[in-house]
Amino acid sequence: MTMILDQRRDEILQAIEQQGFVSLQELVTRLKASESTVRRDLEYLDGIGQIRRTRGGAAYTGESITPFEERFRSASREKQTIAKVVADLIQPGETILLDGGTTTLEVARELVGKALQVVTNSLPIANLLAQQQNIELILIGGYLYPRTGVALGPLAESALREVHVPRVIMGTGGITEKGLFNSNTLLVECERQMIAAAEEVWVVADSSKFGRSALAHLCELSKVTRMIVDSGLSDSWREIIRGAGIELTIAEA
Amino acid sequence: MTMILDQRRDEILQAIEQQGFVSLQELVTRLKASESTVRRDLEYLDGIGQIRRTRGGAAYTGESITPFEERFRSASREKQTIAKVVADLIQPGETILLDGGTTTLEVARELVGKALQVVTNSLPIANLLAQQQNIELILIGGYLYPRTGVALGPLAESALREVHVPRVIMGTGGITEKGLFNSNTLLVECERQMIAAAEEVWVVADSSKFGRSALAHLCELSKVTRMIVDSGLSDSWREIIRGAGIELTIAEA
DNA sequence: AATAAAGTGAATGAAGTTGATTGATTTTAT
DNA sequence: ATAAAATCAATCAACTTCATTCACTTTATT
Repeated sequence: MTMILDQRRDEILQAIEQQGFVSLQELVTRLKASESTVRRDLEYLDGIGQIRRTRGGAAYTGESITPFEERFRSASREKQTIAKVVADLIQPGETILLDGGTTTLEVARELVGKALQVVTNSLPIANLLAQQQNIELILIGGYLYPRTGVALGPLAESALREVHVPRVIMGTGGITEKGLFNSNTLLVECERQMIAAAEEVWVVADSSKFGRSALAHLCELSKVTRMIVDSGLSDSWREIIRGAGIELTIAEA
Repeated sequence: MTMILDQRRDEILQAIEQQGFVSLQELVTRLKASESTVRRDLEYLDGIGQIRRTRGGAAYTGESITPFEERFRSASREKQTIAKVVADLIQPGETILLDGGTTTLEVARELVGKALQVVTNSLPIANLLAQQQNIELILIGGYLYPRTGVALGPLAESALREVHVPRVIMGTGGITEKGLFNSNTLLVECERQMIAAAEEVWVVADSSKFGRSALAHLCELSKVTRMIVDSGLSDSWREIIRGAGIELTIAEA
């Protein structure tokens, strides 16, 4: 039951592409191949310039089909723990709508390996999940907003009108008693449509977002079903959120 | 109780189309044929470019977003020269609809630096052009077809119904007197919608595609406005194409 | 019905791949 | 500065996959 050469090398590339670096030992356990074999694979991939060998493993060379630099920018510890908690709350086989953003991208990363149906308007998220065997990916199209790689505009909105999902997982620019905010009116329009398409609205936010507003008002707190926040959230804010009828989940490290 | 030759080869193609890769042993048990026979089939299918043999089995040749299939292979010289010619034919400020595929991806590469509005359903193309300052990118969403990274299905089709462009640039799986072909029925449905959304239909194809058909019929030759082909195209095919009222542009190296 | 052509399956040795072992080299901890 | 640990390249035997050949069967042609 040996794995086929090309497939194994493909997996190595994917791992490096996703993580930026993999250790030799990690590859050995992941691929269930001997150290010698993995070494030989790394030697080959380095030879054709696909990766760069380093002592102890191999690193990314920079030429990629999935350009967005989000890949490497390591998210804050808070975002990572939030993402882990969210991923645990999602059952295999579910369908989720994933908004764009750094925290939701972190969530997507944690979803790797699960069997899911994911709907998203984010190019970085699509890139991350497109290669996953057991994730069925539905892309929301539209005008691609340059810096963030998120599809917006009328095309996105009308596509969202055609889908219906049990839950949407959204990031946000800021949260006050008045509700959620984001920095961009086009984005807010699109996110409203996401809320309309979903039965439950889950918001992921690190505690720094609370008390901060932004250019565009997205919605009232009452629209939100659940929030997943890191443990840095003050007691008074916990009160306010719970008082608004939102199920509050604190992600402990 | 032997299986008909063509039927067996068809099954091999289908398996590869579905899984992206099949091992020789898997085919032997599935088809109940001897190793020798399967080897011969793979040799033949590789010879006509339908699959790519690898040690231990065979892989999909169509365009793909995964490293294993796309990355190791650089586009042929023919495709590159075709792409250069197409890019020269496009004026700054234009709007074009770009189909997915290896040749169109090559075209996208040549478009870098131009000021354009580009509409596409291809994830690799979107990734390539998303960072370009002066390209406004509109993404057609839909079910993201694994491996190829192309958005298809009802969502893609209804998005395409909402756009209108002066020209679409399409690849194809094969061309005969009967028209254009492609390997996948979902894809063909989507491409029909592209044709409907555009005033002019440009087809980019290397000469090896001529005389070759594929699973699904896309459209008649009469739908095509212009073809850009490498110089390897035979005189008789040039006659046929021009005879069908298509403007034929030969891309010289 | 006889013959030719094409397709099939088993056998062979050649070529490629794998995992374990060895000793050299580099890094880390003391 | 030295010892211990980790990483590495090189080598070898077992194993897998491959192309080639040959005898046999099926299919098409005369």
